[in-house]
Amino acid sequence: MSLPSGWQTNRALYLLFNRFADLIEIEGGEDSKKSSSYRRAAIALRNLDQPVDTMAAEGRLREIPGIGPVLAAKIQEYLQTGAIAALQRLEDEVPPGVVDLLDLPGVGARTAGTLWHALHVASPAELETAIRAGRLQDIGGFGPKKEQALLAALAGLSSPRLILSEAWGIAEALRDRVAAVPGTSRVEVAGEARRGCPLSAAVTLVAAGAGPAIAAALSGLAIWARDGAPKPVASAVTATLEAGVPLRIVLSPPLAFGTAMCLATGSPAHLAALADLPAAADEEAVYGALGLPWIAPELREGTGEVGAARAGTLPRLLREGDIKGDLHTHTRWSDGSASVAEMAAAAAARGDRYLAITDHSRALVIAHGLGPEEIRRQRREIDDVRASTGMTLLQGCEVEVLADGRLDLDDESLHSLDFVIASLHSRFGQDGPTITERALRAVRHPLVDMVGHPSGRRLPERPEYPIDLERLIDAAAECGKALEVNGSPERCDLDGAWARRAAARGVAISVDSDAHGLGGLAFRRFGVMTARRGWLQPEQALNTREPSDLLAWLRSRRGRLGHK
DNA sequence: GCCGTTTTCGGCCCGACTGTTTTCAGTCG
Repeated sequence: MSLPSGWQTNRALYLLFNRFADLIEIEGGEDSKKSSSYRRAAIALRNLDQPVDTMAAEGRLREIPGIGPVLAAKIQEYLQTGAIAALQRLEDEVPPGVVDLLDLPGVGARTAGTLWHALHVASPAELETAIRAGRLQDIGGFGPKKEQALLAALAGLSSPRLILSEAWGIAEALRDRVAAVPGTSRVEVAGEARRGCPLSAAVTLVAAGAGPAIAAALSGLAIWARDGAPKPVASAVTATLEAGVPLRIVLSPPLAFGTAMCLATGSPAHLAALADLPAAADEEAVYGALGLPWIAPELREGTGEVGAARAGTLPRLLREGDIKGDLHTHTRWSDGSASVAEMAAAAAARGDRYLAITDHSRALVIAHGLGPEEIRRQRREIDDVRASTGMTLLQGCEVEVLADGRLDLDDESLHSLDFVIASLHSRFGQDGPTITERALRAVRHPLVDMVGHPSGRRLPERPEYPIDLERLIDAAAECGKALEVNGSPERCDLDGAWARRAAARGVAISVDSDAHGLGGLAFRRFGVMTARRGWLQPEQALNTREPSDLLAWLRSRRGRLGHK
């Protein structure tokens, strides 16, 4: 279940280069295009399909688009020293609280820089003080509406939380470190990440056998906040991660490891529904002593799982191995980083039986969306790859739902496709009834097969748009359309609770990666966790079906030609 | 800072929206 090796480094450099860009823009005075170079490079590193360490060792860093001599040298410096001196200098010049201002919706690097330079505002708290003192009126660009918006954003500023991929990335890296500490007999990831929660307010592990010595073993890592390095406390080691998120490693006797895992995994509502936990070395024994079968972590939310366990009616949950193919992926035709052939080969290497290529349509200009002519040309390429590889390759499209609910492609183009996803990527400011009608019009379109990431949230900050999902689910059920559980960790959308309602209404659920590169195919893991939080069983998913059954489903619905 | 050439430097994913302007800057996707 661990991520590809090197993934950690790619991810770290992605974060570091984005940080670089933020700090450059906040400082100001530099060529404004410089920060874009860092951001472009960051995205290229994130989308990289191989470990950057390997490429560096082979002297191939310059092959990465957007990496020139300067950034290649900075990558080398990071790999050799674990830090980048130029970034460190910027960090020393810009107070950390100024960077925190970027978490406020409507505040970008320019605004944060202005507030800092002109008003010496160096934290969200100081911003609130400055607004209330009327000091924002001393400088241009801030009227009453902006002030109100900022105060509202400050009030809603939540404690820092990690998205699922970050939580697992950090937790697994720490788990491997702790496992190497002498005396450690077992160490596992617990907490919200283990339950598959889309956001983690803390990272939690349980270790058996090891002592407080693990604090020293971890202190050298470059992931701690200032004053956040690991320190032993009573029967645990605690620390604060760079993002401000607390880490807790519970130290457990081996004979009570299962009990400690149970307690450290939660949720509070789940634990409250159980009697006092007996001490046992593994979780099966803990639940067994309570007269219950083991309950999967994703179900432990206090939403009926203990009753179901007692009644013997726990579902046989979806597993990653049940998925037969991915129905939502992007390629270089729009905003992906790999070719059709590369994506097909990677999917086949994962053991997938089919793959839908679903690039964006042209209204999503920023993603280089496809129009009718490009779709015809892409069809030929997909046909060629299918013929040469034997992979069941579908040509789909993630079609923009326009502001009024019309689709961004003509019916002829839609009809030529094997699979049509309708998604909303614009005009999130519409009110609830408007955006709901818009989505309903799309799901009812006879040539639409599925609505992608139906709630539209972007984690960790952007909430879902004000759509009435109950009505969307009803419409999908009536029309026989699928809804998506998008596994991209910034989405996890539908979330577990809504996926459970949709599946209960008989709506087929497609658990997809929304991959924009080869590495992104692994996001299915998070989609499966999210679907499991929705109690999803294999037969309730669309893409657990055999290729022939999937093609039959597609054909039966609107007489498409289909492909082998 | 990168890139692609026009081999030495100019251009750099596009467009809508918002609040602030009085002609635009910043944010967001």
